[in-house]
Amino acid sequence: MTHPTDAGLRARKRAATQSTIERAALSLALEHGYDGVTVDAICEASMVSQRTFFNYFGSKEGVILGPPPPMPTDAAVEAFVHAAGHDVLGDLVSLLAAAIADGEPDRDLFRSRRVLIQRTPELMNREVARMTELQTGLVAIVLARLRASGRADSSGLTEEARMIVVLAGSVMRYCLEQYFSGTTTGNPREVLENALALVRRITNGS
Amino acid sequence: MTHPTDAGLRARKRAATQSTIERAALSLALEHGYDGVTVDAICEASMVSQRTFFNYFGSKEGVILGPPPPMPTDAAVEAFVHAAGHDVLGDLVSLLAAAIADGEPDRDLFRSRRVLIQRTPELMNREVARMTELQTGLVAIVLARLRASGRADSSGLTEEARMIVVLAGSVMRYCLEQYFSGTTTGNPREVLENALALVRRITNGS
DNA sequence: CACTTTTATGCAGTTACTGTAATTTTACTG
DNA sequence: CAGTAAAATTACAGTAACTGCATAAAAGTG
Repeated sequence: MTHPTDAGLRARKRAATQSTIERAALSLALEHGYDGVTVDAICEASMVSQRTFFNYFGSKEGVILGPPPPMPTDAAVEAFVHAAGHDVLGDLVSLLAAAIADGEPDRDLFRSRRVLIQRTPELMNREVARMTELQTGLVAIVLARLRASGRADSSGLTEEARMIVVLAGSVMRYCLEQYFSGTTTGNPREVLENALALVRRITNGS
Repeated sequence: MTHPTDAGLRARKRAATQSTIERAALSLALEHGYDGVTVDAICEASMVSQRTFFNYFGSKEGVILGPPPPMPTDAAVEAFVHAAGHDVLGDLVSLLAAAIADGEPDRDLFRSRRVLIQRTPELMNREVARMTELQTGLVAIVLARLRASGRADSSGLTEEARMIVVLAGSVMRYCLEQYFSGTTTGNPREVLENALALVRRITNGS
């Protein structure tokens, strides 16, 4: 590594074309709507072959949605599993939020995606589906936490873990909508706190 | 109308071909997997043109998933809005469950769909997406209920309604999984009750 | 400068799905 | 029962996303 900014011409070129395609796609989609843009149009605008497009992003929605939500880091998971408190749900939501926050660094791209997902039900659904796909892995983690906190390993513990994960998904989904719709001015952390408080209020008040 | 069992040759034939296509599709999908079956194959097996297939079901997943979850009846909605208790979440879940229960009468088809949805993540996602599409309408209903029960129409009431709907979605999703996976022997109503109790336990215990 | 590995492209093919116009089938009417 | 309107079915042509494969052009390496 000669200089921090480059890691070889190859990598730089790669990043450049990726970025070009991404920007072209988002810009076109913002103008004509997601369904109003063809992959061919994106390719023409970014001057690559269709095959190259699919080599980079795999699918049309892939270029709009961006990289999938990453699994939390091992360290974060470890911390979660051995945390002291009883607020498993809250901790899980925090865990997920942290993982997502370490994603897209680019402000502009992020905002474009946000707008597009918000106005395209199809994309919103896929985004939700992506989160759902993490569930299987999360259940195991939550289960570990429950066991670590001394809960008896009786029947029903798995169900509880599953429900916690599903609930966390709800909270995330709620926050996503809230955040995407731009109704709130709060920063992400506030939105999250409010959401959790709301859940408690609703379920306790019966 | 000459006889209660028929409503004209036209309608009977229609029902017949629809059923033929449906059975062919499910049978083929069970054997080769959802992705392993082409629309052409279904058409050949049920002896209709591809165009007819799409006239009937609109899409490949349409024939597997069956009719979408119906909105609750106006009467049921009315009852929900003016119900006395404070358990809005519980009542909402019951409302949705009732609407779903009045769906598919055919046992065999229902079971086939269940198996296929369970073993095909793609289909599971679409099924969840379908539920999500009801949300917009449900928020209005829940909001009406909150107002009817004397809640001040301050800012935040819409957010509360949204969260209640999202939570209900979670509970339904949890139950769906629980029910589809066949882990439980309980009837749907029991599954539902357990799920609600679980939610309360989790969110109260913090 | 050879030589290997990556990256980009062309091209042909598959699959889901749509619009349209023609053709067949059912229902109705005098 | 002939004649006709309405509905169902079909063929056909086309679009759009996506894949596999073979080949060409860079880029990295000794």
